[in-house]
This record gives sequence, C-alpha cells and structure tokens, in this order.
Amino acid sequence: MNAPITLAHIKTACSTCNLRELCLPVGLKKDEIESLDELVYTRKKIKRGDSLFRSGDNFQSLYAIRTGFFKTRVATEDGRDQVTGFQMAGELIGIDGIVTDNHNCDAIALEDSEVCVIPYSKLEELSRKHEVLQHHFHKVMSREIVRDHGVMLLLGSMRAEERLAAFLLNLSQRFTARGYSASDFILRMTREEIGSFLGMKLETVSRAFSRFQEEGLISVQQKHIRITDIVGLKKIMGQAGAAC
Amino acid sequence: MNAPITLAHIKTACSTCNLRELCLPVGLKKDEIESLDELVYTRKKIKRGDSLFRSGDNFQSLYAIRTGFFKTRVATEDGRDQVTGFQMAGELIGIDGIVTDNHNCDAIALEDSEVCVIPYSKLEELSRKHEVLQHHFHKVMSREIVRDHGVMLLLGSMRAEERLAAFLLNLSQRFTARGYSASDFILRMTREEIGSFLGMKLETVSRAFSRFQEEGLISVQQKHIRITDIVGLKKIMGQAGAAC
DNA sequence: TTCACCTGTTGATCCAGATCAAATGCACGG
DNA sequence: CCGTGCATTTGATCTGGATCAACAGGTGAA
Repeated sequence: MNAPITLAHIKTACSTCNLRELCLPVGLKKDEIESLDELVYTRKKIKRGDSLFRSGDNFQSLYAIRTGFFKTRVATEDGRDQVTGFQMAGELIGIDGIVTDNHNCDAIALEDSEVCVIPYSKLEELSRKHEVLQHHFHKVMSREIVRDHGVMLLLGSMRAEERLAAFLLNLSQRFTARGYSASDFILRMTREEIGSFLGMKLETVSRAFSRFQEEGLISVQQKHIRITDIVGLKKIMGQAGAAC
Repeated sequence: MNAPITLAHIKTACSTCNLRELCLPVGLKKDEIESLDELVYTRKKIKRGDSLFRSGDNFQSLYAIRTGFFKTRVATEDGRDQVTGFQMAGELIGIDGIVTDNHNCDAIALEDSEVCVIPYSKLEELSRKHEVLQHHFHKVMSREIVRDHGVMLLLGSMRAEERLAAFLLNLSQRFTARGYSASDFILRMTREEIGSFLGMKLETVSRAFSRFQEEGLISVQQKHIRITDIVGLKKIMGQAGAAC
C-alpha cells in the first residue's frame, strides 16, 4: 500500500479488480497489470435491455464485462436474428468491430451490467510494448474463433437435446470458473434467446427442459436451473466434446 | 530492380507475390512488405487429401495459402465432424492454434496446394514493430470472427436452399476477388463436404442443386457450376445478408 | 481399355422439430 | 395490491430434411 488510494483509482484499476484472473490481465506481471490501469480509465453501466453497441456503430473500444450478463446477436434486414453468444463477467466483447471499424453485431445487456471501456487504439499501442499482453490478446481472439467453431459443430451436427445439454454444461463450467455453483444457477436469458443461440424454437427448448427434468437430469423452475445429474447430461451430449 | 534477384528470393518474397493484395501484406507500405520477406522464408506443398495440420498438433506457425484449396474441420471422438470453412489463395489458416499452443482443427488440402509458412513468434515480434502489420493481423482475426458469426446465422436460422444459395454466392464473390469468373467455377469439395459445412446431408445438397437447376438459377455438371441467375439466387437467400 | 470404386442423383418413406393453438404462471408498473 | 402483458408449458398436427435404397456417371489405376 505505498500508492495513495483514491476513489477514482479504485474505481477503474485492473490491478485491484477481482476479475483479473479471468480478464485481460491474465498472466501479466504486476507492473504490466499496472500499465493496464492507464488503459482502462472508464467504466460504463448498461441497464438491462439496453445495448452496449449496435451493428453499424462506429468501433472505438473493446469492453470487458465487470458485472452482468450480455448477449450478442447478428440480424438480417428481414427480421431474422441469431444470438451468437452469451457473455459474462471477465469476458471481452466488441472484437467484431476491428475488421471494418464498425460493429457487426448488437450487444445487449440481459441484466444491469457494468463494463470497463478499453480504447482499442491504446490497447494496440500498449500491446506493442508488452509482449505478454500482446500474446494474451491474441489468445483471446483465437479462443473466440475456437469457441465459434464449437458452436458451428453444435449447430451443424447435434440434435436438439444434445445442444441443450452442451449449453447447460458450458454455462455450468463458466459459472464454476467464476466461483459460483456449478449445479445451481439462474438463467439470464429467455427460452427464445436460448433457442436462437442453439438454432431451435423456444417450444423445443422448453420441451427439452421438461424431458431432462422427467429424466432426473435437472430440476427447472422457470429460470432457476439445478443440475442433478451432470454425468447424465454429459452422456446426452454424446462425445460431442468441444462445443461452446 | 536494384536488388539482385536470386531464385530463393523469388521463391518466398511477399513483395513479389501476386497475392499481396489479398494476403497479409494488404495495406502495408513497400518497406514494410519487404520486412515481411524476412518473416516468410519457407513454403510447403501439400498434396490433395493430405493435412497441413491436425487437431492436437503443436502450434508453431500460421499458413498463408499461396495456391490451392483447403477445408478445415472439427471432429468429435464419436466420429461426427463439422467442416468449419473452405479456404482459398490469400487466406490465412492456423489461427485456432494460438489459444492453446495446439491446433484445434484439421486443415486438409482439397487439391494440391502450396502455403507460405509464417512462424508465429516472428509474426508477433514483427507486429510489435510495425503497427500497420499489427492492425492488419488483428483485422484478419476479427474478420474470421465476423465470418463465423455469419455461418452461425446460416446454420441457426436459414433453410436448406437458403444456405446453399448463400454458399454459392459467397464462393462466387471470393472467386471474383481473385480475378476468376463470378459465375463459372469448379467446386473443389464433394457434396458431403458442402453438406457438412452447411449442416445438411449430401442428398439434400444434391437435391437443392437439382432444384436450382430446374429453376434456371444455375447449371450443374458434377463439380462444374455456372450461375445463370445471380439475382434469383440472392432472392432465394432472402435478405439473410452477411453470411459466410 | 476395362474394372472397381467413389461421387452424385433420384425416389420412397420416416421422424425430429417446427408450427399452430391454448392455458397458465409470473413479474412488474402503477 | 392488482391487473396487464410477456414468458413458459403443453398438446395436436404438419413438414422439411433425414434416412434408406437403388442406380448411374466419372475417374483413376493397372
């Protein structure tokens, strides 16, 4: 505690953030994390239902989720849309904007949320100086690509129940990584949003939940899910491995 | 022509490659491209049917396709697999390996091909020095993510004929960018591979081709496709926009 | 050239999941 | 606290694409 602690400092410092093991600072040394503190100097609160950015918006920054829950989606002119992912604390969104300088999807808060604003040009600048940061950022992008390939596998070759099982197991694993229960959680998204992500209709999602419950794999009370037989769920998913 | 031209130099120089408008050197200034020449010092030939890398292989390099055609696929232990993309000249493959230091998919040549080997650590090193290269590399990764989201949209919300129409239009557009005919090309992949990519069975692919032909949208002779009504194809695809 | 095999086409039937429909439950604003 | 409107569940029926099957056309090796 040799530096004077100001409120503003606490408010934005990566070095004191309890998500630093999940977020951009992963693997960085103490002094490198401190240099991140100069990068991330703004936070932004997003109310449930509001968007952090929309397709077509000018791209300036990436966002690290500090608290809350988002969905990203791509839409077509004729009203169809596809949820491309659900993001939670410690995850980075906005990378889609780099290629065209405009965002290519919508990011919408599924609950009141707060993000750290990471000015992209500063991130590039800083990652030219710190190779650990550079490499970690590349990993984040690579991970997103690998994740997307898993989703393609899911959408292209799994059946409805396999998809839902894979989805639940993926959520479970991500909650675990954040110190929450692996078997007991609240879904932040509707059946329709789950269906959009998994390429099926909301009725099919609901029926699959009911079937899982009948089979004793989970217990469902609206958005509250309790996994009671994780092995059984994994069996449902087959060996489909990677997914999500 | 002030530098002596050696065979080895011609063999690997980005600065003399006729793909430099499509490949990694895009947007780089002359001297920056020349610094790429020191990066890309090896080429590798891959015979049709052979793999460039496989899931689990140690990751060392990215590959820029110089000639030929590849597919990438992810597989599950139980034998299912999913083609995640088809790559042609000027495109970069291998990015999936960055996150774990191991490749996460298979890359298989669909015809005799040649790639430029780009040692990844050198690329990171070089992109710390050249911000244009750094930014361009980030764009390549971002583009891949946006492309993947388009494929998710396709897999999650389009019907069989829409998918195939989107696929043909995407190929057409990529061939155009390479100076080939937009309306007349040879498919390098089988119906089964197309089906795997588009999340449908080979019979469905074949039937959709036949239907398109009946409707006068394309003419099909085995792997030879001629698009005769590009507007009609776009209409089939609906406004599904982005895809691929 | 010929054979064998791989790739593609087409037909018949089936079924997982979509669609249509209705009832119920829950959350939230006033 | 109540009422309204959205979210969810469940049932009945329909259908696009899968599956099963047979055959034809091409291609490559010897």
